[in-house]
Amino acid sequence: MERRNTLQRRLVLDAVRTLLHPDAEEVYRAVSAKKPNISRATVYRNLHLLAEEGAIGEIQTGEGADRYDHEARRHCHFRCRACGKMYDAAFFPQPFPHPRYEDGFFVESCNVEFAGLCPACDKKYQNKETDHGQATQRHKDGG
Amino acid sequence: MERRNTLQRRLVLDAVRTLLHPDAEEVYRAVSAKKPNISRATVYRNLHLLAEEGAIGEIQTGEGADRYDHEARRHCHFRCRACGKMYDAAFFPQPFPHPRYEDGFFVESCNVEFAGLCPACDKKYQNKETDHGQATQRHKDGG
DNA sequence: TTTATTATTGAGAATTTATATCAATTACAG
DNA sequence: CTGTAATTGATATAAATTCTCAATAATAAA
Repeated sequence: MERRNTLQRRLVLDAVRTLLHPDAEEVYRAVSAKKPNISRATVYRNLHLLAEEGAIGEIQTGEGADRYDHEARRHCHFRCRACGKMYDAAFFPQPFPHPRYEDGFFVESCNVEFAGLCPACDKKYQNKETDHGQATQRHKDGG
Repeated sequence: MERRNTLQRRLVLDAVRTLLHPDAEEVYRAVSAKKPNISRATVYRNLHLLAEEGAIGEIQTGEGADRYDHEARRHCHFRCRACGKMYDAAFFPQPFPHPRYEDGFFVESCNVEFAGLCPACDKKYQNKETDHGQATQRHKDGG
């Protein structure tokens, strides 16, 4: 199963490197602009392949679609529930390196996702309401 | 919108307390045994309601369906990729209490999910292969 | 540079998980 | 009992992803 260097694969990789924590759909749109008839299945397939070989990172999100990261090394993320954007959570370190045994569990990966309001959205809410109001907007507009 | 004490709600709560980190489908099956014509929508609705009022915990998983926890207090989890079971990750503490500000981010929640092989599955693999072999089985058989 | 091999693709069907709709039902206050 | 509105069941719908498979194309081999 030797890997082949296809245009589609290169375009997907480019998109992940260009966009900020995009999901598959955003990658699809970006790649479609350069190769109009690419299939969604091809985008999904290549995202998985690239993640598998360590070229990109795969971020499992608690809500909505998985996202992809130009940085393959594991790190923690923050998802804003208002604008939907995903940020690197620099304020918290990755728990510990893996693979590694902990209490008999063979830990192969660790996913840490914080959620709440990003600084920009938090500021907006502070102006409008006393407490942190409820707003659930999917990330269709966010980057 | 005062809450009413329905049989369906009680059965859903019972199921979450009886089963170990079940997903909605497992709750549905358990409740169906006692009330055959319950709707899946009712199960989903009540799981959300119960989680919202803090009676149970909701666990966002990186793979597959969300799971529910008789323990409402936030804690970290471990998902075995071989048998699909979900365990409490006692070896790692919940990052920090929330809500709380970190670097300007208003952190409302934190989800930590470890994944790998549970002690039982790890032992199986050690017998069969030198390294930790690849096996991806969905949790249809696991509890 | 042709040919053979097989990884990869595109299109769309299918699956999984979850939510929305809405008339019928039912818990509970009065 | 009766009225009200929370809740339900059935089903449609949605979102995200995977599967299927014949056609295509990247690479090795001749």
